[in-house]
Amino acid sequence: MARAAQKRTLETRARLVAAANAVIDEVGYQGLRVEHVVLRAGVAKGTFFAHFRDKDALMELLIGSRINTFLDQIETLPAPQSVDDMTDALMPMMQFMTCERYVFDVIMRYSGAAACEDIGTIATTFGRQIDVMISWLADGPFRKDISAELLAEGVQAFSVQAMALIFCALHNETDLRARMTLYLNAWLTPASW
Amino acid sequence: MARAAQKRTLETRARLVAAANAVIDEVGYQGLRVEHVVLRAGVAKGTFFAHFRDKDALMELLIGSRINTFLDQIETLPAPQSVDDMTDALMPMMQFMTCERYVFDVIMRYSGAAACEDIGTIATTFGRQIDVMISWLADGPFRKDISAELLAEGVQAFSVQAMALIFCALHNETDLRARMTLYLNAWLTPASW
DNA sequence: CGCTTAAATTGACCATGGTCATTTTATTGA
DNA sequence: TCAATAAAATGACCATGGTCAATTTAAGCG
Repeated sequence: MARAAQKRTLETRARLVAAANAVIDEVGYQGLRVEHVVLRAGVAKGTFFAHFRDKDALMELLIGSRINTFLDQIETLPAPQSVDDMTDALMPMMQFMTCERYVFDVIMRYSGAAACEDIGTIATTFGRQIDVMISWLADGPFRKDISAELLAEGVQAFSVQAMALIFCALHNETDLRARMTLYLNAWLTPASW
Repeated sequence: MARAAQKRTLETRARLVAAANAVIDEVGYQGLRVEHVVLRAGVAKGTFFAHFRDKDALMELLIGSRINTFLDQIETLPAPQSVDDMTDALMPMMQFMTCERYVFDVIMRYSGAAACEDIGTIATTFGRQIDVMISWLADGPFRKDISAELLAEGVQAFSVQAMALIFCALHNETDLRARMTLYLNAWLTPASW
């Protein structure tokens, strides 16, 4: 049996990804059309779907790898010793995640594993976020009555809530940081009551 | 200028909604096709879009009104005096919200105001949820170091997180209640630390 | 080399949501 | 009762994501 010719495949895929990035630079994630990508990459439409299950799969890859870049950066930081520091550390990533309504929707849709079989790129980044935060929370000046893992899940829940509120009619982007610190103070350093 | 003939409009709209509900009973929310709805309602496709901006607008209406029914029920309940009671009160609504992956996605997408101009049905239900919970939290055995409003926002954030995890590869539906109580205990009754 | 075969590619085609110029219906005023 | 006219409905048409049988390309092998 003839074995796979992988080189051509890899090249085509790289060309598709490069074309997609170029298109996004011009018209944003929301404005991307599969037709424009394949035109730019010089391949037929069918080829696109031989490489990506659907348009969302490409989006997941592109958005997920951007998030991974932010997480690489975040991982180099020392463990934050205050809620403000933690918010500072997370803000760039959260800003990207909310750069477009469409981007945030894709992230939400794939933040759990989209398909049960394979954990997608974005779902993986959510796992990485939890891991980073667990390491932060283990030895910071934060509540210790519950596990670092649960604490981290809470931080994620609140960051999602804060991001979602950006797209509400009544709120705007400048509120993001303020809302994050409000939430995290209440979650990570509850006063006795 | 001739005034509006409203009767026919209302009838047509009612027929579309009835047809949509019938279709959903057969194939679920996910399986609904605009073509099937208009065929069943006996109107042209264009008529559908004269009554609803797009397919999502119909979905928002149908899903939103189901949620409102659950909230009507919830509002008749006495204020829960424990995290378990609160979870019990919220469970039926949360179960509906996660009855289909597609339904949950629609709810998430419209939980903030989808369009900035008009607050949609689903966004309104999220506001109602907050209001109900504020009334519960004002005089329950829960932490009092932060405002009832902030507390309510947190409950919402955690319920979204708990629901989202249902669709993760690693979790299943039976975990929903357990995760809710875990989250809410940590949020509403933090131990001193 | 040329043959065989599996992988990769192609593009015509389909499914479905959404648009809009045209036609139908009903209301209003004389 | 009948124009005038605004609201409602129509359906041909479009945009775009996605499919698949047929074709091309490139290994592997004697």
